[in-house]
Amino acid sequence: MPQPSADLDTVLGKAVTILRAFTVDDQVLPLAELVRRTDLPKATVHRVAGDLVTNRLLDRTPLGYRLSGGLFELGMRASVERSLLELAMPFLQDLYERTHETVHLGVREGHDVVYVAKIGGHRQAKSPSRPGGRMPVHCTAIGKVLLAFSDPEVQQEVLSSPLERRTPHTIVAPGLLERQLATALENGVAFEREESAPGLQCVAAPILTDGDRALAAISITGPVGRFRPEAHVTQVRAAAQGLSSLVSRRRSLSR
Amino acid sequence: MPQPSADLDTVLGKAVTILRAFTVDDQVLPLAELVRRTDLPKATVHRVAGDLVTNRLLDRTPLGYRLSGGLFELGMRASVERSLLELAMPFLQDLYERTHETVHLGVREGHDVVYVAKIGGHRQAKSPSRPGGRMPVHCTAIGKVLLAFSDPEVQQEVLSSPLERRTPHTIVAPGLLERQLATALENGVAFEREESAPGLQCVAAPILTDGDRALAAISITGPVGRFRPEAHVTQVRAAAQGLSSLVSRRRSLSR
DNA sequence: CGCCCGCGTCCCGCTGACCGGTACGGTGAT
DNA sequence: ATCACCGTACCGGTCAGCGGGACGCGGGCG
Repeated sequence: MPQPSADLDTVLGKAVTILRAFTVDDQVLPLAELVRRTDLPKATVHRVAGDLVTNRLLDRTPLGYRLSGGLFELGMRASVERSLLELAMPFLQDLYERTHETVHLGVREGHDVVYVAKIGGHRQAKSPSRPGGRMPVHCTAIGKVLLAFSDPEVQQEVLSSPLERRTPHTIVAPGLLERQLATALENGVAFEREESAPGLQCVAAPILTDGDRALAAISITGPVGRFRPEAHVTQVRAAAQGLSSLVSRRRSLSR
Repeated sequence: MPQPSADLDTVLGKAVTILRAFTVDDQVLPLAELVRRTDLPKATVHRVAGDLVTNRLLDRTPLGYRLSGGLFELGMRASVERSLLELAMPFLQDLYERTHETVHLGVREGHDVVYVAKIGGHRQAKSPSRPGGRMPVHCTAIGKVLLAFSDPEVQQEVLSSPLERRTPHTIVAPGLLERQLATALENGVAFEREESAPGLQCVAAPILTDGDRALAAISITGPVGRFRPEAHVTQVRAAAQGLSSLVSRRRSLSR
């Protein structure tokens, strides 16, 4: 539904459709559930899933199928996010150690942000984000800052499509969002105040390429009580800038 | 070559063969290189790779193909390693903060350990390990401790197959290895002294399931000069035990 | 300059891998 | 007992996938 759902007339299409039927918080799905989600014929799902198992992309358990470790391994080899992750880790680390709040690294993929890393301590603010998970761009600090530093066309595209409401504070007015993007572009940081989940606030700063486009973004997240986003602007910005220059030295980019 | 290389008479088999042709340090591979590695007919690789691109598992760049972000996303949803990662992060975090040395989380996959996470600061000991990468079990602390807490049969299997030499210190004598495994089983920790890469030492402790089998392992790595593995035994062990009990409370296991 | 080699792309007719409707056995709720 | 829903297995028709081969391009070499 997000993407023009893959071509179902090809084996490969069916295969990835099955794989993508799993969401972040599914552990194991029985055959019947896969049939329901993909609406492919049962026999077909059975066969393809079997093939996926022999190819070590799925695991078979008594309760159903599960995305396998082989898939994890493969995914970790995706060059862009892997090298980004490796380069970023020390910076995220620093940030966490200074603030002891949850730190995120995310990239934009369509109208969503995909979290590449999330680090936090034992008593971290429990946020709905998960590594590998998605959130709409318009309701997160990372998303907004990524959008602010994106091509005007994608920015326009998001602004002109309906903005889903996640909490009472979610920004659903395109005009307001547009103004926030403008100030984010100006200041090099974006904020979020309980727009994606109640009780949470964030600051985010962009990792920039040579051309002033965002490749990724870093954020710090904390609970409304003790946490004041403004207090950490300098730190996120510094980390993001440090990482930016490191990344642009290691050319291997594009995306 | 590690696994009985996938079935090449099926589309899916060819597809994963192509995907697995990428190693951790490949960024982008041109068509010709893929042909060489997979030895599939050129036309076939061309077509299948094209399909993989439309299914967002590969990216097309002017210089060749690249594992795409979609694949990363998928991999992060693999339940076992993902939830392991989420639960483990705070512990790894702690460990890093206390020691400021590189910290690893790894699982066993066949005769290799696969690194699920690696966290370190700016001036971390540069080790050959990478998140999503592999290393032979017999030459790393994580590998040895994982093996020590595995079924006797897999242990025997590793011991009876040739042990690749990585450095002058790599243990290649099955007898010696077996003895080390025994003491590891006894002490709940394993060591490595320049066995995988010159200049590096490690301590590792296992994450155990109810049945005293290792699900994963944690390690601390440092350079020969300043770093004494023995000094951190208590810390790794404590972290591993904390994580163990957390994991076994959250039943979702098996693998 | 002409040559050649290696690259990516495209074409096209053959065939076996893929397809999915259908049927069967097991299991738990009603 | 009945039923609903599950996972599994079978099997013949056909079309997606196959891959040998040809083509155009660039760039290194003699």
